[in-house]
Amino acid sequence: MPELPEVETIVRGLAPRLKGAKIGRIRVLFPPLLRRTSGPALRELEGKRILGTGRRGKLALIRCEGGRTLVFHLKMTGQFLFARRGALPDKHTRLVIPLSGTGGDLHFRDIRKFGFMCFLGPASPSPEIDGLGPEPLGIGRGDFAEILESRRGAVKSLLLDQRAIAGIGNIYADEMLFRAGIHPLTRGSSLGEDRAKVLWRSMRAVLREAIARKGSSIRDYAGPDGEPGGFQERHRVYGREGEKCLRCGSPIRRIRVGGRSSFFCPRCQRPV
DNA sequence: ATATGCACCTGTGTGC
DNA sequence: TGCACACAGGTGCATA
Repeated sequence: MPELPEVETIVRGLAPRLKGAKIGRIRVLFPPLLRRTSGPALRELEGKRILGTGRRGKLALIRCEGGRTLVFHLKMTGQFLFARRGALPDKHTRLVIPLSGTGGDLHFRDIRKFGFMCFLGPASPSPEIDGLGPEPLGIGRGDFAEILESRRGAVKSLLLDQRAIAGIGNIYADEMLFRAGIHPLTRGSSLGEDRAKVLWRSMRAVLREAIARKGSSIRDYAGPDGEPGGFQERHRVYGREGEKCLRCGSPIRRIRVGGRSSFFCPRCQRPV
């Protein structure tokens, strides 16, 4: 479900209520949630305070006392919800973190069970984090152009490759390619300096606007307070197959790129 | 290196 | 409270 703008919205929404709260006895309702964890025992967290939240790529981070960090990947359907203390978790809730000092519990739900959580100690290695490419809102034009230049595959696949750039998913890849006027199958190495620069600008513009609008809610995404995003109203190609391009009127097309649905305007995004 | 297809799961929408 | 199938904001792996 969530890409960078959604995860950013989520961790920002979590911060005010999590910051300073003390962690109680964590309940893991779906043990495979921890399948990627080899760090210190979760019990160590009991009684520790939460210092704040953060994000790296699509990973949501909850930073705790003692250099301990909870790392969540929400994959397609993961979400956080604030619940009343002791509220009965529903069938899709995989983890309950009681928060003393706030009078409530934090629930992690995940319908499809793809998501995972890692528990990192002060010096725990984290392949999930270390393997990520640079942040799209942190990388400069030049470095971005170099990444594009180094790849012979479809630029759409490159944008989705988290080791190349971290945080972009299917919606935002399509949206930034449309705004840059680039066909999703264009080879990274054939873009050239000028179009690399245009894509860099489009990437920043799309992600920034999406964050400002609190992400895209097209099926079931909502923030921890249940607030949906509004960026879906601004989608110009994603999910619009057959509808008119808002710029030129041509019907939006859908093709498969790297196994993912890819929406584009055949006239505004000409193949090279 | 790059591409493809499947696997991991559950739910929803569509067409028959 | 029919049934089959396609598809979904994401990876990870095995195979060409």
